Amino acid sequence: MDPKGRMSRLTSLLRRRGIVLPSFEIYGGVSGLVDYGPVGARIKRRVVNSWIDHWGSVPNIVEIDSPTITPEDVLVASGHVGEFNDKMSECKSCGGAFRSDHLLDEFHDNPDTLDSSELDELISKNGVVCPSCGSHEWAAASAMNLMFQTSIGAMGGSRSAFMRPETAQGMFMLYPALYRHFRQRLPFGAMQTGKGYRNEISPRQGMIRLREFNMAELEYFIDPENPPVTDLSRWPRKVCMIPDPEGPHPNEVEVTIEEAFESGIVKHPTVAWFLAMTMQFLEDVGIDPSKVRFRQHASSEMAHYASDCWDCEIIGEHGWIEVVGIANRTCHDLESHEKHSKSGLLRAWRSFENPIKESREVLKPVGSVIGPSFRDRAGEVSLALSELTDLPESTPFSLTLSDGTSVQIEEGMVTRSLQETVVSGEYFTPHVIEPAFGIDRIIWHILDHNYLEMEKEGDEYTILSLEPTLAPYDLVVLPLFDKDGMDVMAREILDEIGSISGVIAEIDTSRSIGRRYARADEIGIPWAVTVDHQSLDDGTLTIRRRDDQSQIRIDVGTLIQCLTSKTLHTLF
RNA sequence: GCGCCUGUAGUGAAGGGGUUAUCACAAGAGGUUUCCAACCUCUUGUCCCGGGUUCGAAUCCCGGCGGGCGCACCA
Repeated sequence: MDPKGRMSRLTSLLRRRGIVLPSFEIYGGVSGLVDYGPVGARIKRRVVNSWIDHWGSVPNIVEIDSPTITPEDVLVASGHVGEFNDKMSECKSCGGAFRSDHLLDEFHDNPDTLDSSELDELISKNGVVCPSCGSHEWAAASAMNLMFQTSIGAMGGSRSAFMRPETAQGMFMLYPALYRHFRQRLPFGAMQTGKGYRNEISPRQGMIRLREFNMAELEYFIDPENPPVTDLSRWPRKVCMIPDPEGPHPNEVEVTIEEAFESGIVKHPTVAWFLAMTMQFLEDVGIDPSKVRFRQHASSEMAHYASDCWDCEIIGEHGWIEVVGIANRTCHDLESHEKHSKSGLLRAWRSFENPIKESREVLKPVGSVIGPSFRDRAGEVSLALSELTDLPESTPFSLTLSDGTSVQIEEGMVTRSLQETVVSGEYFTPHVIEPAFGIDRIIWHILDHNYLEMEKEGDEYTILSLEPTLAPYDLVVLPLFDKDGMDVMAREILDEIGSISGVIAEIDTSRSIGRRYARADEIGIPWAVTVDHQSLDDGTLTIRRRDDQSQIRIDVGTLIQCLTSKTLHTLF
């Protein structure tokens, strides 16, 4: 078959079989929005479940679920309102559009802090030329808002809000509850799957750049002075890594994650652990590991919140595509939310190994004397006394208050004593390591890598070789003929299978048996169970394996047992 | 957003200012057949949307929407 048309054949299949289709098609469709049909939605649910199970197997990681509508304040604090409102300048001559701040990089230290009129002024003053046609006729800078804006409340006085551009803020909002849940002990993680929204300028490439998309994010809160270290030798596979070309390890390498960490390519032990866990997840859902690489962001490419970032990229019909971003967000979010919200709950407590004992001499105010003597300034005086570092040898002495004025402290106003304090720890803002998965992009690559075009007896033949745990149906029941009792028996078996928890089966009765196998193979059903004449006599069934069309014969009881214990594959 | 190309059943395509728009595959009903897209009969279903030109538009023109590629954008 023509390899060039592979992508369009795959896309046709996805539409035809109800896997992924354009949304709102009878109204002309909307670019950047897609539907998962009856088959695709099953696959998607199972991919998401696999993701939740993968990270949920780590004991200190929990799942949460937050609103997609997010008040403006939250996204101001997170930096999204600022970062997502880039100004664009359009060239009047050729129509090219460019980020206004990028045009001014040479002329201003911090061009992204400027407003529209300042940008326009600087652009014309410096005679900035259009990078594509060389003209310097610019239209006025205008904002492009990459977030969908809405408001909370139907009437006047409503609050400005946005559809969330990432799920991560939900985890930060819940930090106090998480900290309590985990009994004030780091590290811990919270994960969430759900929709995110970005009003892309030009969505392209099918399900790769969507305006509404499925994300799966995990925020792992750690003590930066005591980051968790994992035994990386559990992941012996070599992976392709492309470190920052401007960094100390500029060359692409094939190494294990453990080697990458030990050689300093990956600096942070927790980031290294997430790279390994991410790789394992992708393999588990049927991504071809030889088509995966990790690429480190150059500092210029980094998101506003990150200090280090590795993209996990997968190659497929669309080329190398970022499907996971693993970022060290440090304390950026929690600190910024603390500042904006004035909440005191966004910290963690770190006990010192050896509590710091301090004893120092202090002058304690005698309230009954200080009060009447200084009246409304008595509080100030007490404060100034507590802040004294060099205690005067004797009274009376002159004490400087915070407002700069001095008062005279007389004998009897203070008592000298030894104060003992024990500092057993300190509050700090946890750091956050975040893996952020683009579920739709991963599903695309699962479909891409498992879409097999082959030849069968001279004809073209297609198999979606999905991992059995991700298949839209676990098996299909096929009566060889839809009559003579085979139809009844097939439906009885389907009923029985339907009562097994977590197993989804369907029945297909129309047309020839070969055609029905082909239909099942095409949407990735791993097993076909055929009821034939012999089944009626002795209760045995044919089990056919999708990937090699091999068959065995077992009785109904064995089938039910194997489905219940998920051991059907062991019979082959 | 700009430029080039493009839009016909579920899918892939042909055609095209004039009677009822064509084909293959798919799908539904029935028949036949003892396990890999067989065959026979019947059936369902299509010109992206809006405006213009015209006696007549699915066809030509303009706009919108969608798709592909390039430019730009993409935490």
